[in-house]
Amino acid sequence: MGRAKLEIKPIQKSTNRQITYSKRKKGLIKKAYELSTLCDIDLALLMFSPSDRLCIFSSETSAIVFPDRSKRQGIQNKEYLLRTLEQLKTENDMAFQINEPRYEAIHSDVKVINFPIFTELEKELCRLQQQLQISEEELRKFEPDPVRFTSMEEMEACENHLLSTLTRMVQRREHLLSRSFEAPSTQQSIENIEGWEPEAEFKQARIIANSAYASNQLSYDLPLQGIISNPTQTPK
Amino acid sequence: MGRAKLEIKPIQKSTNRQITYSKRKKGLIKKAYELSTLCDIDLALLMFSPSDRLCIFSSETSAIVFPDRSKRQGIQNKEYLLRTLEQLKTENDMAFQINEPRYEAIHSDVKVINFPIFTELEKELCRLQQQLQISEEELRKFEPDPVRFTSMEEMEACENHLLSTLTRMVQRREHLLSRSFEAPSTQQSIENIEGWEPEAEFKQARIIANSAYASNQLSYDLPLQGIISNPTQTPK
DNA sequence: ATACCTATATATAACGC
DNA sequence: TGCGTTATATATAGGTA
Repeated sequence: MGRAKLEIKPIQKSTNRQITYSKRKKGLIKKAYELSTLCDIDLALLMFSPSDRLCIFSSETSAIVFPDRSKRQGIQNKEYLLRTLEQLKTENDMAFQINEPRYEAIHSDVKVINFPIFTELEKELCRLQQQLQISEEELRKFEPDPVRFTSMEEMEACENHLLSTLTRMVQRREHLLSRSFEAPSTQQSIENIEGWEPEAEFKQARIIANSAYASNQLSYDLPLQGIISNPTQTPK
Repeated sequence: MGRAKLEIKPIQKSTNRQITYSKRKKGLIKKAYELSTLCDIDLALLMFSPSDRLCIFSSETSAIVFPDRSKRQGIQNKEYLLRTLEQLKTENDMAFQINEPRYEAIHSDVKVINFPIFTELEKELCRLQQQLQISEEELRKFEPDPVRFTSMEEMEACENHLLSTLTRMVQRREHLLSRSFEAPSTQQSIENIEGWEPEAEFKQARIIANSAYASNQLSYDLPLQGIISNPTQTPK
């Protein structure tokens, strides 16, 4: 479709190939979207651009595994893949026996398995794990698990920590009390007491954490050169 | 395209839906084939038919889907996935330290694409979030966030909490010191000292506190359901 | 379901910016 | 890369077999 009929074979000129990719990718995703909507089905479309950028469309969900073209020669890898596949097969067979026999295609069609790119979810998982660890460590400073204690110094440090916090608390309260006496309202909320600065930084952190969930896109591109790198950057 | 323009929304009549699926599937696969050929790229297309049959097109070796709709939830690969993620994380960190985070350097042979909505990961995320909140709440008992404070009573409770913990700590240490003098070994590990009883009472208190928080959890809930739902998909 | 038909809706190749 | 334009090629809705 176009001014001229195009033969279906690899386009030699790389610029043309890139242009065709962009245009047809768009069309293909649109069609995929339409089909999945019209027929209310799960559908996933994955491709690597000529510049090896991954593009995903998914109507729903799920994890998908896909082979990496440039890396299919490694024997070591093949063995790994086969092992993984075997594992998956087993797991799938279990599901197969329990449920209805609909997933034969999974067995017969699949030959290579592939590996994950870090999605937002994964990043968030890591972030949470780290934060949890930090938080628990912090907690341990106050209330150490006796079993984990290894030295008297640690114990003393903990005591000091508790003591200094306690001191700070008392000072804080006294500060508040003196303010309260100046302003007569007994039911006055603490936030409104003068000289009491809400720690904005804390709130900010929470907002950032939550915004990580906001993304829920129909389709998206991911750069392959690194999980760490910015997804919106252009490939070289 | 056809005699009449069709609105892109789920087709109600199941026979029509099935017919449309067949026709459009064919077209979609053709387009997928053309794109992958013209641009010489790896591409995979996966879908479940209205009758839940899996259909795969792949320009290369193939791909795998872990189904996610309610009917297909037999596969138990959480462990596998988490392990894999851990592995990838490690490798990625290494690659990052050594050199630029090029994808090839990260994992030897495989790419895994992991859809953001993957159920098991999501559950894990949810669990972590809860745990983090619990932990932070616990932490606040020792060192409260001023903004959240609403009453003087809470402050006093916090002080008492700190004080009692401190007292317990000091007693504990003195207990240990006296034991140490009786037993001459200076390098003796604390865990092995006789008469060292983990204070069950205290742990119990913590559990109670946490469960109380957990039942209050709803108001603090993070918008996790945003991850699950697809905004373009009409709810059934 | 599958094949063919036909009128119409869409996709897109080649071009310019 | 991205965005229009336009002439043409394809896809497909709604039929029928």
